Amino acid sequence: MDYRRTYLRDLLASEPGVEVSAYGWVKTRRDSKGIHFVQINDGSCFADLQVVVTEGAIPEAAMRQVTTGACVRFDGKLVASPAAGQAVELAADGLEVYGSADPATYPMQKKGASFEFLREIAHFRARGNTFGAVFRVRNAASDAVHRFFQDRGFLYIHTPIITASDAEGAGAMFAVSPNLTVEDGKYALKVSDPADDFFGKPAFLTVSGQLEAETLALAMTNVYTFGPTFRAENSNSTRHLAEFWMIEPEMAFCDIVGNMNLAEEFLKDVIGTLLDRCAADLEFFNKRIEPDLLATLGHVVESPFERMTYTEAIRLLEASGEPFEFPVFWGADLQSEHERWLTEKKVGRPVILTDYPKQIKAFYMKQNDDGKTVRAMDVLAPRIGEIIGGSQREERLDVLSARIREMGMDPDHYGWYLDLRRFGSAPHAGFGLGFERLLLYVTGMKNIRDVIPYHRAPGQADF
RNA sequence: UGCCGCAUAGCUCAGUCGGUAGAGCAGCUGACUGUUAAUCAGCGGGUCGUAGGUUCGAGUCCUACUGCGGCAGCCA
Repeated sequence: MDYRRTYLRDLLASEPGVEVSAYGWVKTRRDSKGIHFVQINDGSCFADLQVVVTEGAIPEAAMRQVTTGACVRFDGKLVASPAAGQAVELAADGLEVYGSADPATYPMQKKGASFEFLREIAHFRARGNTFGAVFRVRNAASDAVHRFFQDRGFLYIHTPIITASDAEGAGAMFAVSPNLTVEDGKYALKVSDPADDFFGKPAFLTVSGQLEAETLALAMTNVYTFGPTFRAENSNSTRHLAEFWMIEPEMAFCDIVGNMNLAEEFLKDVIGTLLDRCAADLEFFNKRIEPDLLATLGHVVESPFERMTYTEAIRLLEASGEPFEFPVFWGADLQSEHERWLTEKKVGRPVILTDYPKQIKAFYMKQNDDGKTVRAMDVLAPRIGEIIGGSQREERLDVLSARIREMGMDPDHYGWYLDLRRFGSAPHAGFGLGFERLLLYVTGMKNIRDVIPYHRAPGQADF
């Protein structure tokens, strides 16, 4: 057997008349007197191939093993289909059953199942319509991300997954070192001599590659990461994972406006690519998952994103007359209900908010001259809230050092990061984008656990 | 982590006022010459999440626990 065989996607696009072999897993079968219809799928496309077996073409004893879930190969001739529903079908005269599947106990059924149930049988759910489509879109989106950056001269870099950098403030971290103790949220080695520890210092799984990406940007101009990221918060929502994939571009000679431009261009490019490349899958999502999906995505690609400052957003929220549960005032972090009102009710498409109060943002963001705000930018999207968080970085050594001390952090822990501002500093900017949140947006799926093959969340590390 | 909700057949659910467990789908058997969520007829399928409690009697009421889900917080 050679991996270079033909995919069902290619068979379905072929002209009738050729002898072919079709490999796949049985989705469903229907029987009439003297004729069997079998639908098989190999994951290469949304559509199934209809295999037609007329009486006598294949021994009935063998056909008995052709049940939902079985893995098979049918040989025969590709013919024009006389019935509606498909252009071509396979008139089969040969069958190989690689793996049968007892219909009485195989958990996937011909009929739809709840996403909650499918999460319990995640090892099979990719064989169904919805998750096949999700994972094809996930693949195409990954490819689109790389193409977008590569086409623009960005270098793909790999930042460490194990890191000792623990104070970026992005979130709680998973400890890697076996010799750690925790006191008041601070980690310390419990061995008396650090040399007895593998790393000689507390080490964790990364919550962001940004700080390291900055060092590469200040050498190679435009770079990006696309890799796994870990957050240990006890967070239980439809928008959070303990292990997710994050995309982090970082650009030298770029300010917050350039950063916003890139973020908008990026989202439009990736979504546009998916509309083109995954049309059948997105049509399915539009039909079964999120009714206005295609219209919304088309609108996003064609219209400029709304841009406003945090201060303007606060004014709009204050003037909205909405009975918000959480109070709106300058200096407050925006709550989900506020983001939702802005993106869904006020604007109706993605919104980029900038210039947040420095108190609610990270230490590395560039301070504005007003002394109160920083050049942060968040892209908020209808349905899912924050999809991108980024900023222009503080490139001035004195300002950054002062800010680190002001926030009670130890400048000694940021030696190499401050060195960047000490030697050859440059204006630079970047952002982080949660890949699964992007997938939620483009597929219309509601739970982030359903856009990754095997999700990790508090209490959930199955498979 | 907090609040709310749910847990009954393989799946999705109903189960009235506390009185011996139901449906649809799936599966199985059969019928039908082209189906495509096929259709039609029949059959099998249950420790009602776990442990206590109230009661003559608990799927149903009470308590705890476990699991799952939604929302919120946290965040990308």
